[in-house]
Amino acid sequence: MNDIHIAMNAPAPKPNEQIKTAKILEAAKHQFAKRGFDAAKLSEIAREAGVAVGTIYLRYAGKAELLGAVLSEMESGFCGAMDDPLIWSTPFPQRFEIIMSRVIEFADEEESLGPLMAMAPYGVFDSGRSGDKVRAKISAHLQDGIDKGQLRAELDSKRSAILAHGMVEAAMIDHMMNRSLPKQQVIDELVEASTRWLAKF
Amino acid sequence: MNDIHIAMNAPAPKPNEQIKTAKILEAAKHQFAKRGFDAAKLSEIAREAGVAVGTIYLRYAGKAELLGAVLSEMESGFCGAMDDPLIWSTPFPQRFEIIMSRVIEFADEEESLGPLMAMAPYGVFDSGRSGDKVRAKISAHLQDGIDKGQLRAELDSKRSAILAHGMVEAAMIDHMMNRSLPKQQVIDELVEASTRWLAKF
Amino acid sequence: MNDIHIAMNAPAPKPNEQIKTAKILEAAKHQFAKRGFDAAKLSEIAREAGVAVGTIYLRYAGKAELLGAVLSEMESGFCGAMDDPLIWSTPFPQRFEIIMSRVIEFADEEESLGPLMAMAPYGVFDSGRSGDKVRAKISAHLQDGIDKGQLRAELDSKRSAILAHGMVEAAMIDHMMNRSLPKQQVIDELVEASTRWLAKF
Amino acid sequence: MNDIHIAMNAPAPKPNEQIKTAKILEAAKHQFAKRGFDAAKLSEIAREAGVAVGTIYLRYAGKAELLGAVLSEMESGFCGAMDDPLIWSTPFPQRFEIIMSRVIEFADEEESLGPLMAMAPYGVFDSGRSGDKVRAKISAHLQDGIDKGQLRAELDSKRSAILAHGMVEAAMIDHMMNRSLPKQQVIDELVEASTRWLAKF
DNA sequence: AATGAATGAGAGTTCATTCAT
DNA sequence: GATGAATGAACTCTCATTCAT
Repeated sequence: MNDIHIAMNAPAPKPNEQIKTAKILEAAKHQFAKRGFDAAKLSEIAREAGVAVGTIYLRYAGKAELLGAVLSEMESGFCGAMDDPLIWSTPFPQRFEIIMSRVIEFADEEESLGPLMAMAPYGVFDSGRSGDKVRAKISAHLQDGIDKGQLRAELDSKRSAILAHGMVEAAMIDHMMNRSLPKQQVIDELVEASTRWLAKF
Repeated sequence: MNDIHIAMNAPAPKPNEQIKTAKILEAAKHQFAKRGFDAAKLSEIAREAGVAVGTIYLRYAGKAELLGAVLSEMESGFCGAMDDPLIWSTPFPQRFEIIMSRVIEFADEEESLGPLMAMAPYGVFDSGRSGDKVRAKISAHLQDGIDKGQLRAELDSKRSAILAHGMVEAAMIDHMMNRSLPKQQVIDELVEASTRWLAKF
Repeated sequence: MNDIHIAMNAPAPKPNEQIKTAKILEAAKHQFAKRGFDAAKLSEIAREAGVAVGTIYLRYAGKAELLGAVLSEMESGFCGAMDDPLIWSTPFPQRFEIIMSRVIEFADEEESLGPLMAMAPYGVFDSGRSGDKVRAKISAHLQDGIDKGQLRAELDSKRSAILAHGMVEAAMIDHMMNRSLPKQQVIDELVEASTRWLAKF
Repeated sequence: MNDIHIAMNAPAPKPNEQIKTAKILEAAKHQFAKRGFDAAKLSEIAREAGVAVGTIYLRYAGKAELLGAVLSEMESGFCGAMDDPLIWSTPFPQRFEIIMSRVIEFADEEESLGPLMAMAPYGVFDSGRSGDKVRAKISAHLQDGIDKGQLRAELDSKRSAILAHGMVEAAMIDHMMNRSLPKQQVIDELVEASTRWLAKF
């Protein structure tokens, strides 16, 4: 009875198929991050996801495509977080504060993020380096700040996004691997650097 | 006799052993950069170096140690370039100009650099992430600037080196992979960002 | 009701079940001939037949049994063609002419025949090499000719059937794969060889 | 001492490398014949040959190439046997007697022959169906007989070789699988059929 | 010191077969 | 009866590492 009640109120009982897909992606993310692309074993990913190896192949053409799906999902999650209306409505340089907080927050929750981001740019994929979506999102925010007169007019938003992405990524990786500084200090550092570099005065 | 005669006339008769080591490192650098750590084959490295596979094992304990040697050599080369007295005697922010020029120059000559730098931080080694030597060198320059009152006194040279390293690396990778901007503009970008962020006023 | 009505008007209302069986056999013949036993995939056969993989298993215990059914059906078809009363009533050596025409005709219509015949003798089945039914039919015709005094009395019809089968099969395979000679010439060759070898004078 | 003596008189002490190659070919022939191409396992071939799997790959690019080598060697052996000057100097139809004896002899020694010959025509190879060399050799003998006026002038040696090859192969396969007739009788059958079909009068 | 043939563990991938729906 | 997602055993092939020469 209770079960039925819950089931009826539940958002829409995920079909078994989607649950498995999610579990596979989760396990893949974990293993790729833990071992690296080559050292990660499909058999281990399958075991961790609670499915058979063959089941992975029903969804992805191979190991590389699986990594692609993982990276894509991760980027989407991150870019989604950057689309919060709250962020867009906050003026620079305060917006830096929010963005950097979210970034470090994300890094804290997703301990897999760093290794995966670093894994992305080379090799496996021909079509578009991973991180492109993230850089595009950063670029959009910067352009918004330029247009609104909150960031320096002479900036090239696309180029600055590349550098900023590198700077933030370095901070994330250091944070995830060393935890040498309290979260807030890392954020402060990034905000101050960004503000001095990018903001008007 | 004949051999000796030739040897005596030669400029500085590198023992055959050292020549082979150099060739192995060169080939390893090329292959690791081209294929990535796992996809690089020792047999191919040996072929390119003109030695037998077994010869590599006379010098390095295995594949991982070979990569370690490659990275170490590359870092040493880069750090050496940062030790030019000319650099140390130039005041900030002009020193940024020289450093960034050298960096981009290095990236141009060593097309293997980017992939290798990205390869370094994770996995293979327990003992110290690669890039540490580079970051230490950057940190030393920053501290020098701080001490001389040319950079902002409140900066933490070690932390700033991390962020700066990430920013510069991003620029290098983009430059090596896309060449979307003339070399000088890339340098200018980096100099301007560094100056605004780090220099006094 | 509606279904029944339609069914009653249909020419000879093959139950849906039999139609599917026929489609499966057809698809299996095609795929086995095209790819060979091992390379043929049940999933592809199912797709081509327009059924689900599981449906095949409702009719055949497995892949091997499916091949058995295909071969058996093919042999039956061929043997049936050899039972035309017209053939039995024609005296040798004219009967060779008709038989060889039918054989080559069959090879033309059933391009799958050759590969399948060659696939049959080894491996898959313990129970009786494929081709046995065909050889038995040839043997019966030869014995008929011997009994009627049209073929050499000292022949062993069973043994001769083996050799004749090999000879004809070679001609069929060559015809199907090379088409190096017009159909009629292939027939003439076979007729002449058979006549000289088997017929009286 | 003795060893040295033997070694010096020996035809040329097969290098270890060639011995292994021979063992691999032998094992491959056995396994391919026993199981068929697909069911034969490289691991089993390696085990039987007393080498590691990787060793096979030092010599052949893959399973298909290994089969190719086996078939090629087998054909060469057979064709070599057909080049005995004794055969060429014997007139037809006595030459049929010798040839058929050799063929059946070969089949007796090489129990792998039949399955392999049947395996050859389809699939694996694009370049020339296996058996072509054998058919070419038969054709050459037939042409020799025609030229010398011992076989019927109107014969097409190439076409007749195809049919004869099929006939003989059928006899071989039957012999190898059933042993239903003494060797000599099989030979006699083949000789008689060939003679009546191909010889003058 | 140098060689490179040999090794064999281990990976990705495939696909016949099953069974809950 | 029909389905097709799921299974997982078993394959071929690779390549770091070794060691007799």
